[in-house]
Amino acid sequence: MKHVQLETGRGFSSKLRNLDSPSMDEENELITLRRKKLDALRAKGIEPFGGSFEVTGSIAEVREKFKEGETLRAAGRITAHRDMGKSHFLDLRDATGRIQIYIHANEVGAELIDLFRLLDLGDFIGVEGTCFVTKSGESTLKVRTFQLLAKALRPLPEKWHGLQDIEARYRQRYLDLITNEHSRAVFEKRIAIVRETRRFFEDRGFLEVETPILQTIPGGAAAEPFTTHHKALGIDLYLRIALELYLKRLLVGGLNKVFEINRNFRNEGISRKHNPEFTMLEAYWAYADFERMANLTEELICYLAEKILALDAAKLEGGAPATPAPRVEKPRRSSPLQIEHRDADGKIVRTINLERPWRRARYHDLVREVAGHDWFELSDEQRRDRATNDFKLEILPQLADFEVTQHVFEKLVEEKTIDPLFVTHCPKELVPLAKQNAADDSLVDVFELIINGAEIAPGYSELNDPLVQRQRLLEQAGEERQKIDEEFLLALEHGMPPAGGIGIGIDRLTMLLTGAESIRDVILFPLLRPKML
RNA sequence: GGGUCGGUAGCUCAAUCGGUAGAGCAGCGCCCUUUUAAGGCGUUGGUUCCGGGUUCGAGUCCCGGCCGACCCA
Repeated sequence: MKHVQLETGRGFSSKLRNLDSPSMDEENELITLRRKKLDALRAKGIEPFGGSFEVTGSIAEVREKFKEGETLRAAGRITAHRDMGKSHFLDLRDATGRIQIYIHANEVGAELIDLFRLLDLGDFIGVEGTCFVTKSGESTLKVRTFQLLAKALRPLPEKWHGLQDIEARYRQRYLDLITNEHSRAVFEKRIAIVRETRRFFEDRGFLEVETPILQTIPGGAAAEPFTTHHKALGIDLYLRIALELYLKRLLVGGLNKVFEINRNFRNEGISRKHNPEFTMLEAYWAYADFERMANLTEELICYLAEKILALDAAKLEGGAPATPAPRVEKPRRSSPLQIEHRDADGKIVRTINLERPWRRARYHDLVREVAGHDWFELSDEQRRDRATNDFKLEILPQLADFEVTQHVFEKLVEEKTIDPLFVTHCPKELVPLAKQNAADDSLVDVFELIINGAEIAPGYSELNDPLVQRQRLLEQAGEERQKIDEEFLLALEHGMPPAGGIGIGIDRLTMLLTGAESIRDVILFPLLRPKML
């Protein structure tokens, strides 16, 4: 390698322009310059991609242990550089926070200052320094020694606005996480939701299980599957569309309380509310029914909301945020269980009150409330007229009668419901795979939980009559008999205990609890069309 | 799949009626020993998403395509 002699300036960088670096012709000059610094580091015998470095703890932990005069060790990415001539202030950051470090030319050796001049924003360094507080009151580490841990060859997005481009934030989520505090907070909440959901079920004696993603017959929902192929067996396989049929086999097998949190795949369009792979929670509880599952769901979501609100409260008390966040007035919650959704300016656009108990109402009663108490006494034609003329709904002629009512329900009940509402005793046509009500066989024993205008979780008294189940699957499959999961029916014929079941989409629950407007904002790497960078 | 909007420097954004593509940050050079969106002076950097077309002249107008956002199905 060509030896590079550097004539160093005072700043972060040096007079490197005249150094030639072949093979970089097409690159941006910012990148070219960093490559030259990389070469210069190697020429000095410094490995730019470092090694192990012992730290006192994460940056948040270092801040906690901060005590004037103490020596602490921290590592992170350099995200800001304030150059005062002989003295330099840097921001060192990791996912837990930010700490200021101070380097003075007279107080570290000439060798380290030379190395320092080859650093850039975005580089990882490890520092050992003494705690002191600046004039303006900021806790700072005065660097005694530091090591380059990894050189960044590309610049970070702008420090103040962060990465704004929506597409780039999805494609290069790492940049989003580095620069956007809000985004990082959403994913911290998602992680907490998954962790606390596990804890919730485990505390109640549920077993977490893992069932097949690769399936020969994808069942448990009506959805288009992804297909794949197993070479050695020479068969096509499908990625699962639901967890249900395998979890029920476990009920047959005597695992009376089971749950799974894992990925489902549906080969459908992509939208604000749909990603082709999404995370589903399903839980089954032997000898319970849909009403006890409703209680459980209510407890779960309130428990999760408390954890999420506690995270927010901790952030507000935890001092300066790592990056400037949108201006948010300190929440004045009259009750601990209100979820506030905000717009981009931080203004509250809606408040969801999760205080228990949540309202429960029968489907037919809810429809009567909005559509008239005589709704179910009307003729099919009269219902269509009222929906079209009085409610200004678009009723397509091919809709069946129950679908007209369902349309009225969706538009006038579901979309207008903000606080939690359990809709119970739905007509069986809407939920063909649930257990019929003992008193009225036109109804099924299910609930549908609605929050913020959308279905959050269905809950069932699970159908455990193998003959009825077979009949329903036959009706659902129509001509395509090969879609019937005979092995599932075989299992049911061995006897499945009566059980309650729930399914909750974790992505949508996260949207609800974080106020995210798009499912892509709660999935680290949402599916996008490939694009050459 | 249809409609609307968008894609300009590494990032955040401007660009009047179609008339020499600009600013801030980052970078680079200089000044500054407690700064914190540090500051001051100077300065580099562009396939205006891609391909056609209209025009003396296109970031801007027209057509096609790519990618994204939102709405609808």
